[in-house]
Amino acid sequence: MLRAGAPPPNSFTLAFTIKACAVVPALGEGQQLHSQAFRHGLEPSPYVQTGLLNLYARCEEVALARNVFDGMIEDKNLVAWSSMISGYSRLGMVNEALDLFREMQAAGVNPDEVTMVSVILACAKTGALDLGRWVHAFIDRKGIKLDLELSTALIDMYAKCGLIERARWVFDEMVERDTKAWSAMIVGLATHGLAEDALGLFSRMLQLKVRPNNVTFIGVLSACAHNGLVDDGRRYWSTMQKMGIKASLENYGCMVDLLCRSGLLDEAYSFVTDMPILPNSVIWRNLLVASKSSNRIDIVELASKKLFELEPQSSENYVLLSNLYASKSQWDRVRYMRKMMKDNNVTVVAGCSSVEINGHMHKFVVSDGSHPEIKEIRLVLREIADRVLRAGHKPWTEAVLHDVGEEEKEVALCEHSERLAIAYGLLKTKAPHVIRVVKNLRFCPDCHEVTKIISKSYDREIIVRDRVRFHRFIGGSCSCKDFW
DNA sequence: ATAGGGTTAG
Repeated sequence: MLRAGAPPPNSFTLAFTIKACAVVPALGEGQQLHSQAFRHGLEPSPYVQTGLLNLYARCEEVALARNVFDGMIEDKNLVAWSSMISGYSRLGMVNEALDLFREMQAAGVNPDEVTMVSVILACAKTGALDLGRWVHAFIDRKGIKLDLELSTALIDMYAKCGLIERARWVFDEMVERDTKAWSAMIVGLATHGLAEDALGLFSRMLQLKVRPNNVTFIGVLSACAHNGLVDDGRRYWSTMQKMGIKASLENYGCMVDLLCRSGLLDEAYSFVTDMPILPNSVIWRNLLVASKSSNRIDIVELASKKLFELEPQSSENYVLLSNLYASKSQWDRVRYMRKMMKDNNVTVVAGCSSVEINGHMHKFVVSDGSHPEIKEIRLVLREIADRVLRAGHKPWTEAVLHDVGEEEKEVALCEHSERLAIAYGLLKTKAPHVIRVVKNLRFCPDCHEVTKIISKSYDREIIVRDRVRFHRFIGGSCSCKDFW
C-alpha cells in the first residue's frame, strides 16, 4: 500500500485516507490503514481513532467500532460518542444506541445536532415512537437546533412511527428544504396512503424549483401504487425520464407494484421482461403474488425459478410458494416445497414483535422461551386466553402453516410474537398505560380483533402496528385492510 | 490542514 521510500504517514494523511475508506465504505483497506497506524505509532491520535471508529461503524462492524471506542482511555470526545451511537443506530440496535446516549450525558458530554440525528435514526428504524417523542422533547428542551439534517431525520422518524401529522408539522416548520427533506416528506405521505398530499407536495416542490431525484420518485410512484392511480403513475414515470433522472431498481419496482396492484398482470410481466436492468427478488416476488389468483402458470413458474436462483436460502420464498400451492389445493407441490426446504437446509425465520417499556425496546419471536420472565409472561397469556374466550371470541388465530404437527401448532398459536409482546406490556405497565407493539410482519385482521378485546378487558390502550406500512391496500395483490 | 448527521419499493 505504501511505496518503499515514500514519506511515512502522519496523523493528517492517515485520517484523510481512513475517512475515504469510511465513505466508500471499504473495510479491508481501512483495516490495512489501521495496522499502518499501529506501525507508525499514530494510534493515539484522536483524529485517527475517531476515523477508525467511524470506519467500523459505517461498515456495520459494531464490535470492532466498540473496540476502538473502549480503547480511547482519555476523555472520549463528542465525535467519538456520536460515531459509536450511529454505529448502533445503523444496525437498528436501539437499546444500545440509547444506553450509550444516556451514558454519554452521564459522562458530562453534551450532545449536538449530529448526535441527535443518530439517536432519532435508531427510533425510526425500530418504530420506537415513545422514545422518538421523548428524544424530540429532549432536543427542544436543550435548545438543539433543528437544522436540515435533524429535521429530515425527525420527519422520517414520525412518518415511520405512524405520526404523519407530526412529520408534516416538522416539515412545515423548516426554513430551508432540500431534495432529501422533500423526499422524506413525500415518501412518508405515500406510505400512509395519502396520495393526494404526496402528489400535491411534489408539484409544490417543482414550483419552488427544487430538483427531485430518484428517491423522490419512489415516493411519487408508490403513492400512485397505493391508491390505484395507474395513469398518473405512468405519467410520472415519463416525467421522470423527461427530467433526465435515471430510474433505479427501486423505481422499476414501484412501477411493477403499481401495475400488479391494479390487476394489470400482463403489462407488469412485459414491463419486467423489458427492463434494461436485472430485476431483483422483490420484483419477482411481487409478480408471483400478483399471479396467484390468475391462470398464468407460466408467470408463477418463471418468477419462482428466478426467486430460487436469486435467494436459494430465503425461507420466505418457500413459504410463499407453499402457501400459494396450498391455496390451490396442490398438496403434492406443497410437499415438494417442504422437501426442497429440507434438502437445501432452509429454516424458517420467525417474525418478531417489540414493545416499548420505560425507554427500552423488548423484542419477542414466536414461541421464544428464552426470556427471563417467560413464566410470568405465560401466566398472562393464559389469562388473556380466558378473557378473550369469555368475550365470545376464539383466542387464537388459525394457523397459516399447513402441515405442522398438532403440538407444534398449539405452541405456534399461543405464542404469536405480538401476543408475547402484549403480555409483557401488560405485565410491566399499569392501567391506563398505552402499550405500543411494533410488528415486523403484517398482522392479520383477526389479531386486530383480539387486540381490541384485550385492550378493553385490561383497560390499557394497546396499539399493534406494522413497522412501516400504513396505507390500506387496494387492487388484486393484497387484501389485508385492518392495520390499526 | 485533519473527526460524527438526513430521504430508497414490498
